[in-house]
Amino acid sequence: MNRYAKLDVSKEAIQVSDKLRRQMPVFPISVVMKLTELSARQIRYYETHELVAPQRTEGNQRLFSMNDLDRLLEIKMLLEKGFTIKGIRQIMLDDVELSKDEKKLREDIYQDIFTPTGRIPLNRGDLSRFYN
DNA sequence: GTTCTGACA
DNA sequence: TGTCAGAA
Repeated sequence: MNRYAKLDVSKEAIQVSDKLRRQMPVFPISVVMKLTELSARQIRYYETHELVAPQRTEGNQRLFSMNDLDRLLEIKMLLEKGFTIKGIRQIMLDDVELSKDEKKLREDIYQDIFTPTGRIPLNRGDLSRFYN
């Protein structure tokens, strides 16, 4: 019996709605700027380079989802670690079709890259195409 | 008032 | 990447 039993909804149902909610276009660029500490210029630049694809209102204004927000935060971190715009795009593009093993490997690499010391991993050579 | 695109003394 | 112009 899960904690949502009284609401007569399964965990699965909750997860589905979570997934949908994260895709919901709700944040205007001003909010995203505050939450990510990125300038409007940077955010638009990343969109131009296909790193994010926010929805648009009828008036052509950008509306970002929670997923877009996470993406921008991810982009910001990778950029600070020395990754290239092109490299980041590549990473996020094939991230959709990675096998479980590949995803596991990527997690390990990330683990390595984002250590407290910020040390560049020994296998950086394998990631050369993602750097400057 | 906020955001968009294009351009660069 | 900042910033300004002109339009929506």
